[in-house]
Amino acid sequence: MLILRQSEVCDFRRFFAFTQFPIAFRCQSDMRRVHSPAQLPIRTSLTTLTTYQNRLLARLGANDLALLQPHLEPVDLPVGLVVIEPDQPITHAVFPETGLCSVIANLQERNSVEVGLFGRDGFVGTALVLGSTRVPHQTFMQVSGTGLRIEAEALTRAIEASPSLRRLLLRYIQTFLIQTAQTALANASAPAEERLARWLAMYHDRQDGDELSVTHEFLSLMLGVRRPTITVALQMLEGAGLVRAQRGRVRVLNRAGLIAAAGPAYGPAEAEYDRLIGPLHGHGEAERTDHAIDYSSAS
Amino acid sequence: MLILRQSEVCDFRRFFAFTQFPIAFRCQSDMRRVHSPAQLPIRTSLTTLTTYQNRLLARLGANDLALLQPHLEPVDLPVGLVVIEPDQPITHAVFPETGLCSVIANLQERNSVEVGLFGRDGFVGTALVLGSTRVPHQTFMQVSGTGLRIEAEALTRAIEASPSLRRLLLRYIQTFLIQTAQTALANASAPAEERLARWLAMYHDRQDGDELSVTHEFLSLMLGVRRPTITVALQMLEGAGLVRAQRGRVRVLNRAGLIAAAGPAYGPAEAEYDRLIGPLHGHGEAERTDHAIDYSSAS
DNA sequence: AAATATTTGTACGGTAGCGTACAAAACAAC
DNA sequence: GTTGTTTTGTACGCTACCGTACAAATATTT
Repeated sequence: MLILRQSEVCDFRRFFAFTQFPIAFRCQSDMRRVHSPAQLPIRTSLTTLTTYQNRLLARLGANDLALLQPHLEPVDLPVGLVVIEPDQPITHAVFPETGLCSVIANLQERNSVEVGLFGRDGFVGTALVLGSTRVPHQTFMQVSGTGLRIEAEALTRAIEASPSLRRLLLRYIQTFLIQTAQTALANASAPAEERLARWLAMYHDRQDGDELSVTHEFLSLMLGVRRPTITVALQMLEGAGLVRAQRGRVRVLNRAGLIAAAGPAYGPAEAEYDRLIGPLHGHGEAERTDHAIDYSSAS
Repeated sequence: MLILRQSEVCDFRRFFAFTQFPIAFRCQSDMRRVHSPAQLPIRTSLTTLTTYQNRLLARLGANDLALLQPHLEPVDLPVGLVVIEPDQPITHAVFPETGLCSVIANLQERNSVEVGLFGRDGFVGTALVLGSTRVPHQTFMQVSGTGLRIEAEALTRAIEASPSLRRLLLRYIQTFLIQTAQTALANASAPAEERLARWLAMYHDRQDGDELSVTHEFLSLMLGVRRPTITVALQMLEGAGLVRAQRGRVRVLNRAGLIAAAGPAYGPAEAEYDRLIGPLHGHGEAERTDHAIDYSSAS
């Protein structure tokens, strides 16, 4: 099992170097860390509906589940794992159960910026559904967790076979596209404080509890700003009573206020997720897709 | 036929007000302006392959063409036409033959920013393919042109019926997603001059000739910067011999230099388009998709 | 040609965020 | 505990861009 020193976990300057070595996936047998048995998927017979924490898998009806389940393998997703290397063939899609994923653009120079963020609400490998097998961006684990992976070919076969599964994944891609567009908007016109508030709210949506584990250094990398800019912006949010910042940790005190502070860039993507997939924040249960055969696209 | 006064065409502050009135589409019979007979699609029997200027339609094989062609109606796309109103039901998809389209985020306040740009390389209504019928963003004609529209339902039926058509449109969406991500990146870290160069290069890709019709005012709206910032940035590019700026017009003199000035945010999306669809810039002919049944996704 | 409308160039003070640097605080390892 | 590492707070001068304003240049309309 990989033991990370404090520096290796937290210093994301070194981290980007650290993640260079060519791991696509470390298998569960290799290094699964069982945080709690309840967090691991329980394999059951195909007639029983397994409940996944991943929102997309949770929405699958019996038929789609039967299609996917034989190919799903539980995997551990340690922090810093590069799930997709830029411009490299995508061998697997991954549905996170816990943890957080970031999509990063422009790794060559120092100006890396996050263009997308997801966790149990989405999946890694949208390009596979869109008919490509690589992307110019990097996807890595920002918060460690667990998930289920499926081979690229098995996934593409499944989406060809099941229109309802395909439509579910495409609807997710629609929300992700909107999220990216809202990020472009925020990056263009929102001041650092608003962008920080937006990021914290998005993180909060995808995580249980109010305690977010992030350093200023990390936030500065995600938002593409200077580290002291984060320090100051965070102090503003703390002064307004929206969050409580401690070393390596941000506690959300006033979620509604945080969302208000995030400005208009927060909201549209999240509303679209609620509409097209189900509740993003919290533990609301969404109905499953193909109990009744669902040929109508959500509108 | 609608005659626009100079002010109505060019002043995009007024323009945004001007486009408020609820036109979804002005029909061709109503106001088609035939710029040149060659630009209009020629209706032929289904056994003959019509050649479209729209890159996606041009790639359709005989079967897919037969599926779509009965539903395609030529439409005129005057400058300023709001093709998709934010959060309103999308009734038609449109495949532009000429002209340029912009996707704009955040209209409520003054901070509108362009998050996507396309012309004959793409189509309006990606949300339809992704299983939604509205988007929180506005799509409008930035440069007038002509195109072909199809009813939303006819399109969704066609993509359910033809995997090769569906995969073609999804591959385009993949390139558009990357374009949006690159825009997010550019907005975060690139200075105004780089972003301007990128925008001009993207415009140039989608237009015949080197003469681009834009005002500083318009560019400032698209890039989300102040108008004098554009003036200065354009002077820099002109000083470097990359473009020649005249009132309401920018002539590209050195395309390679312009792309170099655009920095790393230009390139990935365009390379992906070339790889997944066909040549973006220039008049290269791409092979048609479903001549042979194409079940393999491009990789 | 004259009048009007539009577009572009330039200027000014103000500010948000930059790159850099360094010290203080919080934590981990020994 | 003590030591070393990591994270955070703060400072400094600097630059890009902001909001605003106005004059010059170039179209369009009459």
